[in-house]
Amino acid sequence: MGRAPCCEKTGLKRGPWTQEEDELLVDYINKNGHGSWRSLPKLAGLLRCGKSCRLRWTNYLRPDIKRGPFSPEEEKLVIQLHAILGNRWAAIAAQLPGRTDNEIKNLWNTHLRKRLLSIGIDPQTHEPTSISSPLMGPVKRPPVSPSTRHMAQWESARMEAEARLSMESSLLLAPSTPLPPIKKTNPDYFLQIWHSEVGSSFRNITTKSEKLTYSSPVSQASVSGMTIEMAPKPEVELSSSNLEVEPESDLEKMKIINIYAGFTHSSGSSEVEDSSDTALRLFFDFQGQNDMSFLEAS
DNA sequence: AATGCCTGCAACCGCCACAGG
DNA sequence: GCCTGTGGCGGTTGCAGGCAT
Repeated sequence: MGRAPCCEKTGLKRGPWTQEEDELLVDYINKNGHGSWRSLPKLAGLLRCGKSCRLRWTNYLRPDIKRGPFSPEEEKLVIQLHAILGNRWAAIAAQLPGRTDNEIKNLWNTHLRKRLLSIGIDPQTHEPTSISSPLMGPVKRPPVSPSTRHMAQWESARMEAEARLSMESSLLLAPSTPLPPIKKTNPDYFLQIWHSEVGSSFRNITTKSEKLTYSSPVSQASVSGMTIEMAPKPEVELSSSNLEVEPESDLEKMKIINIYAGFTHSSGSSEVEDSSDTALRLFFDFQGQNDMSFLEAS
């Protein structure tokens, strides 16, 4: 019994690729494109299975692959994205140009996971393994489903970015009022992700898996003459026992989500600071350990 | 110098989703 | 709606090189 092999394995080479094989594959794809991976090996003169060719190309031979060690910024981004997306390596890789899902998966399993563990952070939940209460001592957090937690982190950052855009928009619309110094922010990173394929897939997943108990209308923000339509919010499941008061504002909703997700920080500040930084801290909820200095530790 | 252990990474495996017939 | 083929994804494995003893 058993599943039929993905391709005829008899007579096919396995294991590490030789330089000659690499050259054959690259030459063929450069001239003809990969077309059907199944038929490619025969056409390219390779004794490999199509799947193996595809893997070799996507993980190693593709011209746009960035080789070499990950920078600290890339590592931080991987951790933050992992907090949002979980083990969806392909989605994470999509946000790191030139990096492959396999590379990121290896980085996580060999470096980042261990570093998080070494500082007492659960690499799966991105939460401390235990929290301490002045009255009760160390207390285990109530379990929170990964999808809810990731969704909540997404939502927190998105709301904050949205609030910042609204604030900037209102300031731009009222030029007579003295403008407080606003930090110049690059295009908001998390809004970019939110509106990217990653955000889209994430919204789809949460929409499929979570029941709706609240939603807010599509909102718009106008910045520098550019109208940005905010995507509908992902749907959130909050049981009636957890949610007794209908949230009035996005801020209140955010607080509720954070409480529901087991967050302890106060994210409801009315001050609009650099939302990217704030969002990073929200994503990287380390219970007061917001610096990423551990990344420098080997 | 020899041996064993550890680590990092390339490659493989099995499952899933999707498109086309 | 079902079946089949294909591509893509995430988990796991195996090997080579580095390091410690």
